[in-house]
Amino acid sequence: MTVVTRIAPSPTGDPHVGTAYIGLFNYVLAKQSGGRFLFRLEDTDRNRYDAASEQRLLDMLGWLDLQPDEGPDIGGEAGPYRQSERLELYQQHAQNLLAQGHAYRAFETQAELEQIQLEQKRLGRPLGYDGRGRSVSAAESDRRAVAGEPFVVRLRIPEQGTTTFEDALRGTIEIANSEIRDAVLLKSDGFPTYHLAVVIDDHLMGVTHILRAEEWIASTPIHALLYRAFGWQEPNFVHMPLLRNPDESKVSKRKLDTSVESYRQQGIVPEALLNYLGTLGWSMPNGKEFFDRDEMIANFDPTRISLGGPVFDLKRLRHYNEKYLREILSLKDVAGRVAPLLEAAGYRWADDDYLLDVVDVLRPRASTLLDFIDQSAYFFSDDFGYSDDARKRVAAGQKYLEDMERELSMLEFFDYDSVDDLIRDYVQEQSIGLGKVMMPLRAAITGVTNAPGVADLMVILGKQRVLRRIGRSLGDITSALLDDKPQKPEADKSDKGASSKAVV
RNA sequence: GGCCCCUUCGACUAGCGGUAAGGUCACCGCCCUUUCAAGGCGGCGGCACGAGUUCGAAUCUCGUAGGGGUCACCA
Repeated sequence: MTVVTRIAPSPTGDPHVGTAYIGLFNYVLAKQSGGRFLFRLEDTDRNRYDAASEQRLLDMLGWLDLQPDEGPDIGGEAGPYRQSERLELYQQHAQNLLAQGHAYRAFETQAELEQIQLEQKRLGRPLGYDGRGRSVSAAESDRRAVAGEPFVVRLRIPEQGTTTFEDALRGTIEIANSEIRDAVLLKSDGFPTYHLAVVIDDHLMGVTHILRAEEWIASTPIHALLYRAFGWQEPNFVHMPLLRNPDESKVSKRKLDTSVESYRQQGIVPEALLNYLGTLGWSMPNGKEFFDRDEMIANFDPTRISLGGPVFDLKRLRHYNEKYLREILSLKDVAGRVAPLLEAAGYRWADDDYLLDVVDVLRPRASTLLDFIDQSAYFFSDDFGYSDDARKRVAAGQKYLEDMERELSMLEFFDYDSVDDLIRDYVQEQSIGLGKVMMPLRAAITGVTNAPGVADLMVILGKQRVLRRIGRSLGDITSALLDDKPQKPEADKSDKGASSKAVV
């Protein structure tokens, strides 16, 4: 049997991490056995419909490299893949259900339904539609429908007994029919509800495994009943645990950043996000914590899914991102991703090797791609400000800076060892600590006190620039100019740094 | 509230009747060190509770508690 899975998001708002999460597992489940992964757009709610959303969802899947095999943009045998383009299909099937008595028309208006609910609340009775529409005779129902009275089509849930279905991870789940409401199948605007559309589409599209979030368990009996009413074979239901906010409630925009686009903008790399999602509720048999999509496919075993709802932990995501930036992705790869962001920030550089050097030295200190931008101004421009600390360091090391300027200018080979040796020899003969010289130098050539190793910095920046900057800082000190320009850019800088750090 | 699902360190998890309950993040120390990082080493910290079953339970059963989901013409 070919495994066919699908991701079926609604086009509303920002592409959600939950969608990415479920998408990953569906993708992996299908690919594990050489099956197909479909994309279907569940756009049956005209009120919440957002035209831009479809493309954003597709972009998200593309970014994560979870390309569907069929979908609205690429087509496929079972199309169309937008539910809004399949209306007739749903109506026909609803008609069949009506004809066979599995469903009935209900003519209550929105206001009447609210009235019923109020009544139920007042009496302390269970909430929900009470099935009163069942008592309308077939003849009368037809007459009113023909007369143009608005109605919905509801599923006739058996009054007695229970409905059971198999959950691949939990076993048999049984729910008393008395607990299930006569769900609306077709809305009064002629659009299907999720329940009707999902069953028809999954069947017609040959979906074999419905892997979705746990929140759907409660309505699965409705779907099971529909499969039976249609006489169709039921698919395998796999309900994934629900992603949680830090307070353990179901992930929500209010309590957590749930937008994949947001993480992307913050400089999270897709490999890291995907890897992280793959560790939520699942683990590799060999305990490996860093793995890519294909390794996950090769090792995927649905029975290893754990059912406790995992908290979406930003710190952990950040850790994964750091690991990818520092170790898993190649230097060249990272540089390639950083480059466009640097360009967008207005930075230019002479050749690729320079970029590589910069990224190499910044990698251990970067958590996100944005950190490279925030921490690299002095590599790309002489026009950087000095932090208060840096200013103090320069002032305190004035004498050493003057000596360094002179000695460095006489250095023939400006490579790491030469520079490093020079400084070490100098502190030796001066009988002072390394920091006495290193700190002022760092401050002078970067404007900050937290930066990579001084010798590394100097070699990357090059002799000319280093000398120029040392000279400038000394000049600024003596002419007390150092206080003028720094204020503004420095404030901006620390702001940016703080906010980007706070988000992830 | 009814129904359903779930329950190993603060978080993510390994475990599948006999383990000193392992790893990772976070946190805290120490080392390295020119700053900040990175890296190395170490520490803190857990089987929700109660009954069973068993020679033996984190592992099986039942109950309790706690958490979550769901009760829409939203998905």
